[in-house]
Amino acid sequence: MQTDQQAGQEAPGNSPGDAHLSARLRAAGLKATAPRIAVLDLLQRGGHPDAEGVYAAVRERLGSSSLQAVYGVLAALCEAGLAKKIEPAGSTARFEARTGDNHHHLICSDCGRIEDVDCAVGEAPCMSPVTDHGFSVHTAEVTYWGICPDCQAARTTG
Amino acid sequence: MQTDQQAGQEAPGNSPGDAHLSARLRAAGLKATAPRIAVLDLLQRGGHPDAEGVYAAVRERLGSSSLQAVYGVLAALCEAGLAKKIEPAGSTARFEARTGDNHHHLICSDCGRIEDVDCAVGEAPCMSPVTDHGFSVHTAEVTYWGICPDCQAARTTG
DNA sequence: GGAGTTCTTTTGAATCACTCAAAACAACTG
DNA sequence: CAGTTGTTTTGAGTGATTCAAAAGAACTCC
Repeated sequence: MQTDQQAGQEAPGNSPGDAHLSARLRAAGLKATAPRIAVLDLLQRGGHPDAEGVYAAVRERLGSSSLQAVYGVLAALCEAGLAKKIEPAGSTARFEARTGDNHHHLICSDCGRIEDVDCAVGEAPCMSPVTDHGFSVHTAEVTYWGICPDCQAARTTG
Repeated sequence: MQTDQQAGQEAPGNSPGDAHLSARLRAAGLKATAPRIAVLDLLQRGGHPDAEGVYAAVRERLGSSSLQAVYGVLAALCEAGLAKKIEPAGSTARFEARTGDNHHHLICSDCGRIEDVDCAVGEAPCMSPVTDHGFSVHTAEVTYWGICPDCQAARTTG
C-alpha cells in the first residue's frame, strides 16, 4: 500500500523531488511554502527571468498565485541569499539563483537576453578601482553589453 | 566702447560665459535654448544628478521650468552624445557630461553618492569576457559598490 | 496528532519615475 | 524681419514595484 508522504510536509502542487528545496528554504530560515519552492526550483534551472516571467511559471505550476506573492517570495529569497536581483539599465529587474560566486553578465542590447560570464581576469583587477575616493569597496559589478547571435542574424537578414 | 553681445544670441537667464555651451549645442545639431544651456552647464561641473536634481538646479537658475522639459533636454543631450545616462540598481537614473571616455562608477550603497573612476586595468581585460556566448560585445560597464567615507563615519559614530 | 503562534500569501490600492501627445512658443534660416 | 522647424510647456497616462490589512498555511509545543 502506498502511504502518503509524511516527512517534510510536501507543499501541494509540487513534485516529490522538491524535498531538498524545502530543506534549503528551512536552512535559510524560511518556511517551505509552495510558491517559494516553485520559484526556487525555477531559478535553479538557470536563466534570468523577471517578476512577470517568474509569476507565469509559478502560475503554470501551481495553478494559481499572485504577482505580489511572487514579489514577496523573490524579496525573501534575495534577503536569505538564495537568489539575487539584477537590475540592468533600461530593463525590469531580473532574478537568478546563482549566488555567492562573483560572476557577471552579458546582456543583449536588442532583446535583453542575459548570459552569465565568469570574471574575465580572476578577481583582483576587477575588484579594486584605481582610485577609491576613500570608499570601502565591497562589490564590483561588471556588465557586458552586446548583440546576441540571434539578433545579429536578424540584423543581417532583416 | 562696449557693444552689446550680438553673436550667438545668448538665451535669457544665462550668463555671458555660456557662449561656448551654445556653440557646443549647435555643433551637436541642437538649438541652443536656455534650459539646455543650464542643464549642460550643470552637468559639466561634474556630479551625477538625477532628473529631479537637474530640475531643481535649472529652476533655480532660470526661475521656471518643468520636469518634463528637463527629461526632454536630458534625452536630447544623451542622444547627441553630450551627456550620458547612468542607471544604478535601486536608484533613479543619473546623468553626467563626461562622455566618450570609458570610465566607470563607484557608488555608495548607503547614500547613493557616485564618483567616477578610470578603468582599473587599461582596457583589454575589462572589455572582453572570457566566454562571449557568440555575442558581439560593444560595451563593458563596471560599477563598484562600497561605502563612502561619510557613511563609514556615520556607521562607526552612529 | 491537534491547537496556537508566527510567518506568508492574498487582495486591493497606491506610489514613483518616467513617457506620451497636443498646443504654445522660441531659435535659427534667408 | 517673417517663416519654418524644432522645443518647451501643460496635462494626462503608463508600468513596475511597493504598501497595508485580512485571510490562510507552516512550524512548534504539548
